Amino acid sequence: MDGLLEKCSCEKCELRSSFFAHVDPQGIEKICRGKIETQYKRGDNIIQEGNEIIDFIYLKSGLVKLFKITDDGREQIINIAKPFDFVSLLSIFSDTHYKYSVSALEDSVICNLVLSDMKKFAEDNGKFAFDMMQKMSKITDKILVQSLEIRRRNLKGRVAFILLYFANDIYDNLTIDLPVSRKEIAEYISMSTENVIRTFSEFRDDKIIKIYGKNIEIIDLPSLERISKFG
Amino acid sequence: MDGLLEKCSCEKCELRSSFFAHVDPQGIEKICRGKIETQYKRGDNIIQEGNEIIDFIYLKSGLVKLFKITDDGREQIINIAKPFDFVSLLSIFSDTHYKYSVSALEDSVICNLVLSDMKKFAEDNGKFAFDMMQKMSKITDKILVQSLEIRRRNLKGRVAFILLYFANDIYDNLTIDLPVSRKEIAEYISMSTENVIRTFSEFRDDKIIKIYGKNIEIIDLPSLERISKFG
DNA sequence: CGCGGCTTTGATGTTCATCAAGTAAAGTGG
DNA sequence: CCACTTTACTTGATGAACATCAAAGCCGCG
Repeated sequence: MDGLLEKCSCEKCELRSSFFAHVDPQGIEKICRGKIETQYKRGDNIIQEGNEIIDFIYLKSGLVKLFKITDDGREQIINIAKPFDFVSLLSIFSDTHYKYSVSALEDSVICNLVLSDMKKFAEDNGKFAFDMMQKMSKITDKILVQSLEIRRRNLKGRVAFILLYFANDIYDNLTIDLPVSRKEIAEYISMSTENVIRTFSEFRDDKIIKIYGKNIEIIDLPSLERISKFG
Repeated sequence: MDGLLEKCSCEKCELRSSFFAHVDPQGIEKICRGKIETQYKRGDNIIQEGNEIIDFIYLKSGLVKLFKITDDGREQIINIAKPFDFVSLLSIFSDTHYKYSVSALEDSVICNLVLSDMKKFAEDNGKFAFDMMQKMSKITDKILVQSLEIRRRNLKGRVAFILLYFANDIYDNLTIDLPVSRKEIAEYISMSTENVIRTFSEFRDDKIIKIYGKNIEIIDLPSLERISKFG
């Protein structure tokens, strides 16, 4: 479950140039010292919905999914996050408890910073707070827009949309090694597993994609984009 | 379209105690001087998707809707905002152009502040930036959760959900004077207008609500809540 | 008073979830 | 490493949910 704890080398951390651009070296040093890096294996739970928010967490490597458990006990996937898409940002400053869960889709490394330190830094340093706000705004905005996009599409449009999402946003490649099961895709786009599979098969028969298990190759991008746009 | 411009009395503005809690009187005074209040009539357009973001805008009185125009030319309603739910907050600090439109559902008063002033204040004053971030986070979080909630429900569940939203969040009353048409409700919950109306009629026949045109009275709250939860 | 948009209901066909049944793949314990 | 169990995947059949088309009444507004 919880992997080895160890200190990481913050010197080459990507956050330095973006997030901490306006924090002085001593500040970064202080945050860095309080930091814990944790290793997670594929499938491990990282954040549990309802738990208290005590750390400021970000993904250093790997891939994770954010999801909620609905009243009838099913999972609803909110987003898939790559490294440095801050996973604990959604409600971190406006809530005391997590409103969603996070688990690892691939082996992942999580960096835990001390939340109260971050809060203090934000309050003492407007530029830092502003940078953080911008980053936060960008991420939540992206997630919201995606949710709206999914909502207004029909089955085929949703499947096409999510394939393009993996190809463009997650892997930047027309060949995708799906990090999720068909069931999880269904949970992402709010459709039934069977119909996701059926749509995959249909796209395959129409020569839009090639399917080799979890590996999917987009061979007719224009068609897929048209379906995503207009169903 | 654009109403009378006039200076407002900032002394009793609600923002003073929440948003500007950590801005000194001189700062507030400065922001206040650069401010323009605008009157809008029901139906007026306030923000146009694609326009440049030049002001920091908030709703002082009235009711507005946030919406997007989809590729096939239809409206998709994102949220309905009450006074002091900041309408221009979604992408204001992470984008240069609006990604959605805003129009008035009731006669409304909008307060335009100078965006660059606000940015400067945020950068110079961490506590203010932090307060802003918190408020922003709360609002976008609420909108996102609502979108996810809508997405996972079926027709009846969505209609029940949106009625409860009006009753609880917008009017705080079991009797609602709908500020929107049936068509707009359909655009909000991503369903067809006819089926929204049909569901209204069904709820009426099942003695869950009473309908007098745009006035709706919830007479069986537990049933409506149950439908919202489990369809 | 007449026009256009909003509301309502019915009829029809499409889209979608669910059930069922079988195959493939992946994990588990001996 | 193999038998066993479980989970993931796939297709078909069926009925329920939903969009769309059509028609009529209503309402507000010029």
